[in-house]
Amino acid sequence: MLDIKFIVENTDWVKQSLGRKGFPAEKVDELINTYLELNKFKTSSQTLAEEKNRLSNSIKSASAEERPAIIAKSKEIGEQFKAEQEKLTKIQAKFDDMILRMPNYPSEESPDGPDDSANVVRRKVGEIPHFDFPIRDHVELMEINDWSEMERIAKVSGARTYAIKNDLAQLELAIHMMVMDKLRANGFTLITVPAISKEKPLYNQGYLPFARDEIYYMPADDLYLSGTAELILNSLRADELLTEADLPILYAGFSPCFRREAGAAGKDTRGLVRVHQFFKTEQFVICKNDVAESDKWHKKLLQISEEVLQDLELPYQVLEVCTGDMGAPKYRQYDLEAWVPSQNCYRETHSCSNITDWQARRTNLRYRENASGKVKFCHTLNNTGIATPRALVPFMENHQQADGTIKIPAKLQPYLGGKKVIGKGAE
RNA sequence: GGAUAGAUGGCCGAGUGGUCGAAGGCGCACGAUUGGAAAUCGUGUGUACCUCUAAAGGGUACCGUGAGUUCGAAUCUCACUCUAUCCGCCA
Repeated sequence: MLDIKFIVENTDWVKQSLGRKGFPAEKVDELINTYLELNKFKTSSQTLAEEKNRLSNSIKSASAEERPAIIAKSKEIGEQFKAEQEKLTKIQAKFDDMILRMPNYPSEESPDGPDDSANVVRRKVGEIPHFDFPIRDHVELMEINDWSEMERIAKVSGARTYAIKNDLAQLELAIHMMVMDKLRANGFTLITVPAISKEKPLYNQGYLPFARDEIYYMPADDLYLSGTAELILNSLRADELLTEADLPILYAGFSPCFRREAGAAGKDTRGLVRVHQFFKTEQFVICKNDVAESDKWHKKLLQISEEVLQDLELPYQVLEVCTGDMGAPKYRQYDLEAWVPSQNCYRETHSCSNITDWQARRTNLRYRENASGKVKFCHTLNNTGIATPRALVPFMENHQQADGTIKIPAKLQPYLGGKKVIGKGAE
């Protein structure tokens, strides 16, 4: 959410900034007009409330003869007030809806562009492997190693689900353990959270009102299935007034994640790339309201996830996401993409975002600043720690050998009982 | 699922129709005291919004959420949410 007073005072700048995300300038004018109208009604209804309060307060000191007249007058004002209040509620709802749909301002440093074609590769790390044998894709590798039950689970749970077993199942959990250890070493609080959410946190996060189609909803209980632990962690401290000493708050959240993938029909239907339910270890930061500070954490989160890919010995590229491809909440976004040999391209494994105070305003997540004593909105940031099974795709494919076995990187071996290779040929 | 109790400021906690934005305490800030600190004493200390302004000021709302009764609600009524405890069920 944006600060309406800032919009009123810096309208031209706001139009220009949001325009970089493709947000129409007319909607900014519309918002301001609604705000001015809203204030008119606030003023008029407050004047009535003031009059009503004054009359009510005068009753106890009024004489018995005076009372009936005052009560009658007060009732009359009360009716007017009620009518005014109803109009106010309507305009307030309209204004709330409009401002909830305003995207965050993008960073000056984010590249401009209409869609993902304008994203910029900032760097490539690691050598793309060259195989001297015909490579297998991850589905074939799972089949020859007896690592999955893809066809059977589709009968049980439907399309875009997965069941993996044996060493690959252990590998999935081992990778999460490795990432959690890294995050704890960086000062993060390990926290496992539900995948069930009420509706308000979805607005707080900025998922609603934008993408209702993407979310599983359980009408019997009026609850949603969370697409990421970010949703839960962002609202965990909602409505609290923190002290500056509480910050930064660093969470390493682990949870199952659920996505309907409504807009991805026909995309990535094979294997483990895009499934309805997966596990994610999420990095989430709450810090002070200072772009220099949140930018520092943004870089830190990026560095941690780069280290994760390096520890997994996967070649990757760092993508700076352009203004048009960024989600509404984001100020600045980097994606990490790992090399997938069978597709001969990089595929996204991590998404690292600085949300500045946009989420915190919706969430009412605040702290009192030491020096000024003022209450300020926090900044929030999030990044993938690791998400599986998707990360297993580049992992299996990059580390495959001619016999179909998979090499285990040194950093991961302690989490797999010291195994250096997994797969049928290794047993 | 059934029963009971509860939800008040940064925190704890008093408050059953007007004098309550709300006692008291803790915490925090400033001052006194001290060589310095602790202790003690004094003063101050909610949030959001509207209006006005150079500043001050004036006003409205907020005691879990939403509705209702009343001239007037933290206080009365109803619904809901959440928390605690007991019973039942269960990984």
